[in-house]
Amino acid sequence: MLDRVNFQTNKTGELDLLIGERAFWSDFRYLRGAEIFGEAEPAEYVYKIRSGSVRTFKLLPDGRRQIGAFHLPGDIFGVESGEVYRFTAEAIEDTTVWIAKLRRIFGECADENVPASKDVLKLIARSLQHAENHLLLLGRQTSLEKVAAFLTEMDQRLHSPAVMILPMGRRDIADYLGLTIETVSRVFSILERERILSFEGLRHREIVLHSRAKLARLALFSELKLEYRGSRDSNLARGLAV
Amino acid sequence: MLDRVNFQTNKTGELDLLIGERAFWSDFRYLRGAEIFGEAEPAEYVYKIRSGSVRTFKLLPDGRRQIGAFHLPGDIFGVESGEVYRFTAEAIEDTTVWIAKLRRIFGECADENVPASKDVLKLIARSLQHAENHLLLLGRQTSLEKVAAFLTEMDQRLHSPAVMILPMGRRDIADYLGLTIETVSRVFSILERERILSFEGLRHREIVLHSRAKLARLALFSELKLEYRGSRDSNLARGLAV
DNA sequence: CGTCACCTTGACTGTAATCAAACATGGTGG
DNA sequence: CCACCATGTTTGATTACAGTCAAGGTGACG
Repeated sequence: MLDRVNFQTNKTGELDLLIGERAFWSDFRYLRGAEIFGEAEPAEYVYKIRSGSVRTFKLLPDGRRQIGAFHLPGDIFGVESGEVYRFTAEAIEDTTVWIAKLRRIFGECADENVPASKDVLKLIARSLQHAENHLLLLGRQTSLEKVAAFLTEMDQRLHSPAVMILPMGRRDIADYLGLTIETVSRVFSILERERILSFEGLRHREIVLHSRAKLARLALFSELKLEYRGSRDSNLARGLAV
Repeated sequence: MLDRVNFQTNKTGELDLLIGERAFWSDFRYLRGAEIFGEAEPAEYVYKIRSGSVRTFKLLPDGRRQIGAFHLPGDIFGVESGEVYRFTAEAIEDTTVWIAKLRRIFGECADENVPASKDVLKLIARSLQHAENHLLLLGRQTSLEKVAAFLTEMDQRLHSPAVMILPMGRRDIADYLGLTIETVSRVFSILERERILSFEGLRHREIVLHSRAKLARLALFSELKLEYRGSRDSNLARGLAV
């Protein structure tokens, strides 16, 4: 699956500090679905996405999956403070990354490399903040709130484009939000019926948001109950009207 | 609520580095239920528990609560890389802490303080690991698996005592696991019926674990379904026999 | 044009939530 | 010392949100 394209050096500048020296970044390419690294493998490299997108996740023995984060162009992932990766990373679509060796932060010579550990701290602190917010979402929010939060997050990370193109499928969204694909699909349909979003073209991954304000309100707190039978939008409309 | 006991200096040794200088730690005491710091408040201090226990949590506007972590004697909490606390912290029971000013890690003079930022990194990395594991639990595990995982975690953190005394009530456990108190209580009852644990004395917070191995297996992966009506342990027994 | 992957929708089920009541515990003050 | 009350836990009955099972649609690609 892994398709190595070339080995030219790339000076990213902003990331040189992370590895403590003028870095030689290599260009790698992964095909859709390819594993970039596996959970519990030695954490040798850090990655920065040039194009494409990546999911990082954990698995239970029976295959249940929890996606911890999506990584988009410009994002750095695979930064660990320990010896091993704590997630598996896979390319969601064909993806190109810059890759570089990460010096062990807790190694004997770590003290020499102050700026590096500062950068690592920043990155890890950002991951922590994201994870902590996600705890609240997974533990205490409804399916509608979860999907609304997901759309709001993606909208912001993609810089609120006129048409948001989601790289990931319903399965990935479901595993990110702790739901099933059917529930995700139903919530999308409800949001479409309520004119909060619409689908552009025929692919259902291209989305136009019609009311970011409503969406953000739903993401944070909604009294909304999904209607599975009976009139389809009585409770829904009530919830959305908040 | 806050009850300041004294202001004597305490040299903890292991934590001096964290604040970058020989530290003057103050002793503070909080009564049961007292707020130690609030979410979004400026993060001025770090705390180390001398006795008692603390919960850190986030709230939704309607009061839904997600507890991110429990902190026990010896634990350090309140370490932030940013300007503000990202959780609220409350004393679960009457609690005594050591408190110290945390130098801003990302301040202008941060470079001078290499060991401190290394310590902060360690602490934050540990928090991140805990949070990431908790994502999988909240998003993809059943009520039984959640409670089993909670008991296993507490057992380990309390060093597997003969009788485990839980400082927190069912409400806290529920808000940690993304469940209700009733569901937590029902799962405890099932585990008692299955002779995996029993309650010591009359308080139902003192627990004896009879099979840590079974519990650990349940925590990671169980086919078990709760039986709410009908014969009480048919499916249960099947699940537990794995 | 047929197959495959992905998405949606419908019918029904089940796990955990909600609503409700009983019981235990522990502290307080009479 | 005990009655009383607030708090916390268990248990039962029922509900509901999301899951499961199943079918059908659509687009991509060979």
